[in-house]
Amino acid sequence: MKEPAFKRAEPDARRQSLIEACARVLGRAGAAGASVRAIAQEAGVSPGLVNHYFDGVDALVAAAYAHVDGMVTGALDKAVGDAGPDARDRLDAFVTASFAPDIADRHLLATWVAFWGLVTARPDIARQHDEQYAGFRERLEGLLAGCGVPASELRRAAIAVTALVDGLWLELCLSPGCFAVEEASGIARRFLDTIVPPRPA
Amino acid sequence: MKEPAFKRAEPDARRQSLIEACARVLGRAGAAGASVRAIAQEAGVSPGLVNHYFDGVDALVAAAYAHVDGMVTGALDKAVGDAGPDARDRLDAFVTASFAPDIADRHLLATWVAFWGLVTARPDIARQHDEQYAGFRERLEGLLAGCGVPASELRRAAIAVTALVDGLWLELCLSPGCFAVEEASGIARRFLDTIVPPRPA
DNA sequence: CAGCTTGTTGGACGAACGTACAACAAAAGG
DNA sequence: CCTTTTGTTGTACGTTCGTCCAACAAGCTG
Repeated sequence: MKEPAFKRAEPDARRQSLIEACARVLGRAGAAGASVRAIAQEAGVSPGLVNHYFDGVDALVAAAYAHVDGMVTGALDKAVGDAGPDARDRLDAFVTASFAPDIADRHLLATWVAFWGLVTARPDIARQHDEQYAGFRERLEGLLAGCGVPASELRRAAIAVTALVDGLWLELCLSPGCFAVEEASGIARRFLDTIVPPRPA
Repeated sequence: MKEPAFKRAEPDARRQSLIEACARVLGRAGAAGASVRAIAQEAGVSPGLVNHYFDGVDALVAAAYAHVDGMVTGALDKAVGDAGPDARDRLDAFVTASFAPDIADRHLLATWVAFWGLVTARPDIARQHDEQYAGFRERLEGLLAGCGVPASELRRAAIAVTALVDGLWLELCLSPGCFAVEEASGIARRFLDTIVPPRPA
């Protein structure tokens, strides 16, 4: 008749639930409100568990960033997969999906910003950023290569497109009323036209 | 014979010194280390003064953001002024100056990130961002118009260039080793070539 | 059912935080 | 030189933070 006071969970599942709770708190209250206690309460567990699974809040924020980055990557890959076989269509789908409402979202940005705030002071987190940023460009380089961008320009093109998409995405999150999602997509597509050779008739 | 225990200052001067101290602390320790006490110590005053001049740390961070934004704007304007009379030269100077080592600096980014972290949760700060972002685009629109960009495309062009510059600037701060300042300038200039009509021979 | 493992709890602890305020002293005015 | 003004100090207060750990209990094993 007695309800169990708590339920045990697979370590990975519990870790995951803490990561998601952290992302939610960051989205709601920002980095200032992301305390051990607030995150634990959001996850419905006791405060002690956070330190049991992570070495402090910073590590949890880093994990949340990796998780959100993985989610975004998954969404972009799905968009590319749904776009069909044409290389340019796939490239367009990749950049357009970056501005979808659930990606260019202020609450998601909060996790990014909290993570960026750690890059300045923590070398290990700076390295993590380098890696995930490189991963994003690498993915983009593949799509650009499929569109016929010559290998010698691939690196520069990927840096440029990433910067434009990131910049549009950032302002879309920070000032949602300034310009529309469609404008962002249009700007990005037009930029791609100047980089990618025209498709054969 | 007795040294004065402290010196009075003009309210504006004191405010300014607190703002600069705040920016330094943010650059050194990030948003997490920007406490009232740390900022006061950095400015060489007692903790009570911070609350005497600002309504909490958030307001001080917002003021620091406005101050840094003003400094950047000043540096860009100076670069434009030094560029000579040719409109395209002035535009190039504007974007190139955005990547100068003292502008694309990790310590400056820290102030930006701290400010962005407040945008999510505080509507008044979101409004401040809207205004300063609009100011930046307006400045850019003027330069683009001088280069012959038609008025109908001015808005879109300014959003696009701002996004590209911001994106390059952001990654230059976060991952300084990934690409060089000259690459960023080159990418931006090449992008401008696709937006600005070619200059008359 | 008993015993063991270990995920989980919840509170204690010291440190650091933001805030408020009475006292102080520097500078200005008479 | 005395008075007034007010920028500045320093501290005290209550709160919240991160950390730690002994005790507890859920779920597996035998």
